[in-house]
Amino acid sequence: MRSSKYLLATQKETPSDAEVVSHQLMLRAGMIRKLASGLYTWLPNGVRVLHKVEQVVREEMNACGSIEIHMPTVQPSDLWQETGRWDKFGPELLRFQDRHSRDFVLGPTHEEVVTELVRKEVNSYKQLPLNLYQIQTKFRDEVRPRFGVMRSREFLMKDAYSFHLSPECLQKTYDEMYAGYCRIFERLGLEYRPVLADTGSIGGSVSHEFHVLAESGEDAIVFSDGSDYAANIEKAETIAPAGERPAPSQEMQEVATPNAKTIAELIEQFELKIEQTVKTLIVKATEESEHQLIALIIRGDHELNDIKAEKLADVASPLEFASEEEIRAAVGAGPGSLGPVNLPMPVVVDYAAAHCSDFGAGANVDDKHFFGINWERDVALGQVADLRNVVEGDPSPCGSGTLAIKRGIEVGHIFQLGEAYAESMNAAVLNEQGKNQTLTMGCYGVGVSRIVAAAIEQNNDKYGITWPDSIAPFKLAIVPMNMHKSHRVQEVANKLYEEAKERGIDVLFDDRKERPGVMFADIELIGIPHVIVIGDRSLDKGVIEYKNRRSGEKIEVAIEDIFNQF
RNA sequence: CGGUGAUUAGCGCAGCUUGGUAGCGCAUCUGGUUUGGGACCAGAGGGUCGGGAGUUCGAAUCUCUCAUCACCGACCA
Repeated sequence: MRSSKYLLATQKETPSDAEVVSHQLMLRAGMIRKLASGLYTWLPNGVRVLHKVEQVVREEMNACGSIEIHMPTVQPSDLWQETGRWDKFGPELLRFQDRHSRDFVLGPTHEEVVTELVRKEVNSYKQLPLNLYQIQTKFRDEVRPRFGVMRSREFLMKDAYSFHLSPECLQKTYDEMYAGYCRIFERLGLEYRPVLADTGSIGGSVSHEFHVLAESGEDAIVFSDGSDYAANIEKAETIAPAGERPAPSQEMQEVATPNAKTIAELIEQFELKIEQTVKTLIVKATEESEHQLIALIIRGDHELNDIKAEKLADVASPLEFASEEEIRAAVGAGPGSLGPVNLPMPVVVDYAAAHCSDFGAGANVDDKHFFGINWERDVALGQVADLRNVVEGDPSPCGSGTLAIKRGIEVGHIFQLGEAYAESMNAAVLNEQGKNQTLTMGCYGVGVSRIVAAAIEQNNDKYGITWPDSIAPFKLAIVPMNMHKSHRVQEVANKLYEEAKERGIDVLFDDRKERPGVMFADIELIGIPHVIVIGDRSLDKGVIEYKNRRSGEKIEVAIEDIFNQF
């Protein structure tokens, strides 16, 4: 490609609304432009990278025995009614009507459509297992799109779905896909980790996420230093503290605390360690429950894990906090003065909070706290459960090592779905005994457009992007110095450009009539990994210059040796 | 959905307090000079100041309203 015939679209200035480095560089390097909130046009530099990521994913999916198909983005609502997700999915699901007033959705995922396909096309156990994938645009009406294509509303995703008659068969495919995912991220040159994950609204039992490690990641992931254990913080379990709860040493007393509405204010004003306080969070109960509200109690220095909380039998899912009015109506005090003692509702206590003695908490009377509270003596303990996020230094739930926390960008997610979708959609085949048997499913996603952003988060420097060869928009740049003045430079540059094309190398020939500084800056910004510089200065010595973008290494080589350099 | 802030040339911004026919930098175009790290000189084009309504002799500027965008929070395969 000649840059004079190309849309380079680079920018010198960083747009003010781009926060993370990948977003800034994608705009500056002429990869994307925003059309509207969460919607991006991919420019030539971006499309080239996107296609390369796509191609790696496609090759590895094919190697896993998955077969490519292509399903519509627009999906009829009745399929979503069948699985119940028409009601369960929130406003994230974009719904609209066609000219006949029939309901449709813009597909955020394709379980319904693929199951509809398979229930019609597959009738016999002899056709199984079957693994289908597509690389396709998805739409999710995100509440808050941000960070460019990292969390956009429209995005490109590879999604695969496998169909089986037994959990063992599903497990086998799941393991193959797991290995295939590892190969994908290795080939893409990313530093990544597979971690145990929650299955979320997709449902199912076993699930792993693949995370690219980056400071800007939106997920917290947890590692053990004593084993391979790694999990999303949503999923990572805490274990009950070892040993007996310390015996009470204080009497419970009521204390006036007019200026302490938060734990932070409480420990600042009184002689109290944060580990000796508890927070009381009031959430709504399920409609079936005999109570309207439930109290969740965690230690003052801990954070509630929403996912763990909403898995409790009586807690409404999605988790919903009670409003201040509801709390006042039930307790008679505001949210700043709540505690387990004399609380007129069921209480679920986190393991760590249940292990506290002589602790402080609200008295359920405005501006009053109790100090020196002890479970069983002063208040019944009730149900004890895992309610909190793990923190750095917690013992690993696998039994060996302690936990560390890092940030990650979720770029892949695999699930064992089981029979849920197949059952609600009546997807079954005849088994060897000639009996109808419901299918067991797995599903496997890769965020293709998100990978592009994630790769930049891991591969950049002060000059721009430092692509790994596997996904760079161009592998090679030819940068001539003052070509329009020097016939010799022009001749060599053209010859090398033609040779690169013959060799099948993705090459960008910067034939613009620009000053050298401009060309160098653009080539570095868009991150082309290998650069040939041709100028009279080196031609006088019978050589040309090779530069490596990532290492910064510069060497002079004979013209005929140049293609051996990379 | 709540809080905060923004919207003036392609991009980044000033002007608004104190109303008087709209400016800077970058980018673009033309001519010239220059050419190994985002050059210089001269000139040019480009704006119904987010939309609507109001106050006023007169509104980018004051008031109301709507829209869009961003950040924080809530939310989220």
